[in-house]
Amino acid sequence: MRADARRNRERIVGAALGLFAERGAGVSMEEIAQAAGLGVGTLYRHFPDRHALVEDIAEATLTALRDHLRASLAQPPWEALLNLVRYCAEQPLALVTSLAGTTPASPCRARLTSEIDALLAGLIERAQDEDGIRRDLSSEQIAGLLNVAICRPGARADDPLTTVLLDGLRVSRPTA
Amino acid sequence: MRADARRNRERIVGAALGLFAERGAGVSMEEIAQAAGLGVGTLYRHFPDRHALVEDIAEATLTALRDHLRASLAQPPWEALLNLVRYCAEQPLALVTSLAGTTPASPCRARLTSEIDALLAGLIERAQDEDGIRRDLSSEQIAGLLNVAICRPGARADDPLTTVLLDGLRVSRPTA
DNA sequence: CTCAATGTGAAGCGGACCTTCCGCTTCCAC
DNA sequence: GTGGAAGCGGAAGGTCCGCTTCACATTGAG
Repeated sequence: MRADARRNRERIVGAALGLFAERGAGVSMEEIAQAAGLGVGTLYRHFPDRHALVEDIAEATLTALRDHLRASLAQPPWEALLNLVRYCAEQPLALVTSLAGTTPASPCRARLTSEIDALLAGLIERAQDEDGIRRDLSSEQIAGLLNVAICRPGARADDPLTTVLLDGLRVSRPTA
Repeated sequence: MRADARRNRERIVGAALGLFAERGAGVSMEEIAQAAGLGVGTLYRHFPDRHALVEDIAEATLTALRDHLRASLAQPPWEALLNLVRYCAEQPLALVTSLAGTTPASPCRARLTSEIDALLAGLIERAQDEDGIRRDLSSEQIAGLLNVAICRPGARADDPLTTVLLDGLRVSRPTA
């Protein structure tokens, strides 16, 4: 593969990642190409169609997330959760949920997703047992709300919503 | 105005309200007509175009919200906030933010919005002074996150996100 | 009974987006 | 330096989808 081609492929992936994170799944191929400083034609030389681009990015992102989760199991669960939130806010990750409904999930993506779900559920339950996370919600519910909070376009680890949500997970006596 | 015409107009508004609340601003005119049990043509007899329909609904919704807010000023501020959240979850209200960016705001809508913003800011500040709402966030920030939490399509007053968020607003010692 | 008001939904229209295609440019092995 | 394969660009084509119109059928009120 020629050096410039490799460079351009990386630019495309980077631009797509950034735009998806910032503006959700509605970004057009033309916008991605433009953000990468390339023509649309180039984009299609590297990825046969939109679906291929999305799938490629989603798999890479999910794989990284799974590995991050696995690695963070060594920490105390609450630390691991905080870490996860920060990680998700830094990595342009919003796309993964935005994209969930956009294209049919490949087997690989489905497998990654269920692995991540399982790891996260385990982590949350440990946090409930060991770190005082509220127990009036199931791990699925908590995972779901973290998902909403984190995977907004433009979410940040220190924005008010995330902050308040994390604090709300640790209250000892929830409002009736 | 003929009786059936009035009835159909109400059906249209009701259907549009419900669909917007449930699925956001992307609902098509045809879906609205179908949900109202009418043809698209009828819809266009009552509203010259999509914008008119949206505007009409938005103004009615915002007016009701403003009046509700005004009325709730008599209560203790925390009660009023809880009340507001419940009100927003019951009323199909999600559309108002979904729609915010969709069509240029009419002067009337702009006025209503700023009235509501002012009322809400006042309420939040009172809750901070009198009811122990966390003071490390500005009233704009809190209003913003309430907005995100409440105006999701399908939001409910007792769903996990709303619950956790409200509890998170009352923590005495936020995480560093 | 009359007719104006109202309802209908298929068809027209427009715009946005994905994708293709082919002439031009760039890289790199020799 | 040079030939040619690989890569690039972006206008043009095709498709899809939602908004809007309109000619005709239906209905309600006097």
